[in-house]
Amino acid sequence: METETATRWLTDAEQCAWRTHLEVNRLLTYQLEKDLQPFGLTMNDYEILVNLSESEDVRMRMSDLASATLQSKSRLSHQITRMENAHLVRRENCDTDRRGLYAVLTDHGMEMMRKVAPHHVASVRRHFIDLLSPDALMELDKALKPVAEHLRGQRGRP
Amino acid sequence: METETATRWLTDAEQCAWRTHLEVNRLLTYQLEKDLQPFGLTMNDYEILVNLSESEDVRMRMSDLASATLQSKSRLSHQITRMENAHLVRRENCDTDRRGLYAVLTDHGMEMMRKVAPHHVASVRRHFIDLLSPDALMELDKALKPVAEHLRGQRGRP
DNA sequence: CCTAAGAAGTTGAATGGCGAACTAACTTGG
DNA sequence: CCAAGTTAGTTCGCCATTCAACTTCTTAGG
Repeated sequence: METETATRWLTDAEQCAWRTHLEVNRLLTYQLEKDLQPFGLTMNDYEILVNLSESEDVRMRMSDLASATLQSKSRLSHQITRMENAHLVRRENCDTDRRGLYAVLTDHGMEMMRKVAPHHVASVRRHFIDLLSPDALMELDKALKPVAEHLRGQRGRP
Repeated sequence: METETATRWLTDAEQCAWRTHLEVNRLLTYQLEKDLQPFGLTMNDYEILVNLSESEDVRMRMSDLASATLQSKSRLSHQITRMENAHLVRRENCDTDRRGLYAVLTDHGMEMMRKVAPHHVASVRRHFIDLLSPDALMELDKALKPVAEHLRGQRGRP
């Protein structure tokens, strides 16, 4: 009697799609990172800036920021320390919970954002968006949404 | 007179697709990594194992392996050292070029591969492949291929 | 109230990752 | 045949990430 089910290996088409997906991700990350480098920012930095600049009063609680960016508390703490040293953000106490802290976008951080965003957007267009037809892009989003959904459900702690 | 062109910001649809793509990548990487963890492997380790096991004589020159996995020579060197410590691969001198080295899959590495591959494939299916219709998968591959092409062309040294 | 459990963040040590400089070996043009 | 330039790979030093305490504060149960 069989105790284990036979492995369903990937078909050629599946294998091919999967490897393409992996490769695109890798190269795209690499390229975007590289395009930010002249400004002295990493993708992580940029993501923090985006999150803060889109928030009310350009501030977020550390915990919220951590879960928004899928980082551990510890990692975020170090990250914010680095960005604080670069004067992009500052920490500010929370009135309603004295354990809590806000990460707040500074004026310099805001200015950095304004300066960098156009370049970053151009980079995203050049290396990704503009290489797909609007239609393909919509299909891609539609196909990937359920995957995102599924994965969000899966994960324990980051 | 205008010296700078107006930024072409992303449309809502583009923004949405882009963020989905980013999110899927992040969560997917996280999840696959997590599913490999019980075996003491990272995705990087696994990728090396795959490359070696698919090669003639289960061996590859360090440089070839580096470019196959899109890593810098330095990074690969460290990576192989770690895997050597785990007895998954060993280094072997190259007869025809005394500067050169082969990374060679060990028996233990091969066995590890046999043990882990089914779980990894299952993980890829569960979190990605099986969540897309075969048709959507094909479309995705077709859409992403040119992006991969473009990015491969772009990059200087990894 | 007051204590115990839990949450918010930080810290520090250990590990991992990466670019730049380096060593050793091969190749080539004079 | 040898000096200059290339190529293969490693090492060094710095920064990022992780994990496990630790501190401070809040909250809920008795």
